[in-house]
Amino acid sequence: MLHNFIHQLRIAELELQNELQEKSSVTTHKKGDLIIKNNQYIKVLKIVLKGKVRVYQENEEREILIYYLHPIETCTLSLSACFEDCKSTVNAVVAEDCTILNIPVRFVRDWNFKYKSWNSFTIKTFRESYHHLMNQYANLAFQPLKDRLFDYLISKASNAVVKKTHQELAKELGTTREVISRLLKKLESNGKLNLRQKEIQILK
Amino acid sequence: MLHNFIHQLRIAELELQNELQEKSSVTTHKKGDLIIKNNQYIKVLKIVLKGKVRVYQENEEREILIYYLHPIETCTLSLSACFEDCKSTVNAVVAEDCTILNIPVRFVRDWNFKYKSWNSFTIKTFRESYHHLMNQYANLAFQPLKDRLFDYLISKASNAVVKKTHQELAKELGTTREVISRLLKKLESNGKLNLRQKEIQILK
DNA sequence: AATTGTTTGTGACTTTTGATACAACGGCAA
DNA sequence: TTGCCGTTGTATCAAAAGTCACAAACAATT
Repeated sequence: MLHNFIHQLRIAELELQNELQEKSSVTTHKKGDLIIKNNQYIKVLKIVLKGKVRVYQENEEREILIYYLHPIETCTLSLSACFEDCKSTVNAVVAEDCTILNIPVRFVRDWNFKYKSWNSFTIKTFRESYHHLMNQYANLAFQPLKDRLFDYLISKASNAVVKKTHQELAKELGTTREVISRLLKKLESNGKLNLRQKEIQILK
Repeated sequence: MLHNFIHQLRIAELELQNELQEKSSVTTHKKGDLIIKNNQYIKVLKIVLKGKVRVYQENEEREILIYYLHPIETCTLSLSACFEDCKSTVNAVVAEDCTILNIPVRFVRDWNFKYKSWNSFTIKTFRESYHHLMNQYANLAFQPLKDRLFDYLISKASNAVVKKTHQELAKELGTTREVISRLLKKLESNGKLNLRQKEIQILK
C-alpha cells in the first residue's frame, strides 16, 4: 500500500522512503466515519490511498462540498497545517471505505525543501486545489443553482447516471432537499433527465 | 525598491538576489490600469512592491472580489502559472498607483526548490490565499448578502469609515448597485451606520 | 400483508435578490 | 447660476431560493 504510494508519487529518494516507513501509519475507515472535524487542530497529514473522502463545509443545517479526495490525494488544509499549526475549517467524512496514510505534521514540515518529489507533491496539491476552489467560487457567485446542479450531475455521471439522493445533492451544493427536488423536476420536464429512486439519468 | 523587497522577504541567497536583479523588471502603473486579463496566458509573475491591486472575477455585468494585493504580495494564480503554463481566470486592476516587480515565469519554476527563502514565499502565498478563498467561499454559500456586506464594511473601515461608492461595493460582493443601496438603507435605519456621499460611517 | 423508515413530490407562502425605470441630490466646471 | 454628471434613493415587478407541512411512493423487514 505504502509502496504503491511511493511509486505513484515517484518518490525516488531513499531517505524519504525510509522516513515514510518509520513515521507514517496506515489506517482503514468505514463509510460514514468522520476523519477530520471542523475547528480541531490538525495534527496529522492524511493521504488517501484507497477509497474516497468527502471534504465539506458546514453551517447549521446546511453543507457545501469542497472536494472529494481520491487515492494519492491529500486534504490541502492538512498540508497547509504542516507549515504552521492551524485548525481545520472543514469536515471530512469517508464516502467509500478507505485506507489512509497518516503522517504527523511535524515531520512533514521540512520535506518540502529537502525532497524534490515531496516538493512537487506539495505544489501540485496547492495548485490544483486552488484552481478548483476558484472555479467553485465563481460558479457559486454567478451561476443560478439550476445550472450548478445540472453541471454537477454531468460531472458526477458515469454512463449518464448519477446515484445520489436529493438530500445528498443538496449537501453537495449548499442548499436544501426541497429545492433540489423542485429543480430536478423542472429539469426532467424540460427533457434533460429522467428521475428514478436514488438515481438520475441524464439524457443525451 | 527591489532591494527593499529582497530585504522584506529575507532573501539571504546572493545567487537569488542576482537572479532577481538580472531577470526582473520594475514597472509603474496608474490607478485603473488593467494588468492581468481573464483568459490570457500568464507569462510574468507580478509582485506588488507599492500600491494596491484588485483581483476579481467577472461575469457579464457583474464582478466579485477575490482579494486585494498589497506590497510584497503576488497573485497566487500567477505563482501557480510558474509551475505549469495556464491562463488567467481572473482580472487584476490597479486600485492605487503602484510599482510592480515582473519576473518571467520560466525563470521562477526552479527557484522553489533551489532557494529556501523563495520556497517560503511560495508556500506562504499558497497557504494564505487558500485559507482566504475558503473563507470567502463559505461566506458566499451560507451568509445572506446583508451580512456579507456588513462584515465587508467592518473589514475595510478605517476609523469606522469606508470610502466607497455603492457601485464599488456591489463589484466587491458580486451583486448590483441597487441591491447594495437598498441593503445599506436598511442597515442605516437599523442604526448600524450612517450614509453620506461616497462614504459610510459604521456606528459603534 | 403489514409495518416502518427513507425518499420523493408538491402546494403555499416568505424572503432574498435581481431588473427596470426614473427621480432627486450634490459637487463641480463652464 | 446653470447645466452636467456621477451618485444615491426608491417604487414596482419578477425570479430564485428557502421554509413548512404533509402526502405519496418505494424499499426493507418482520
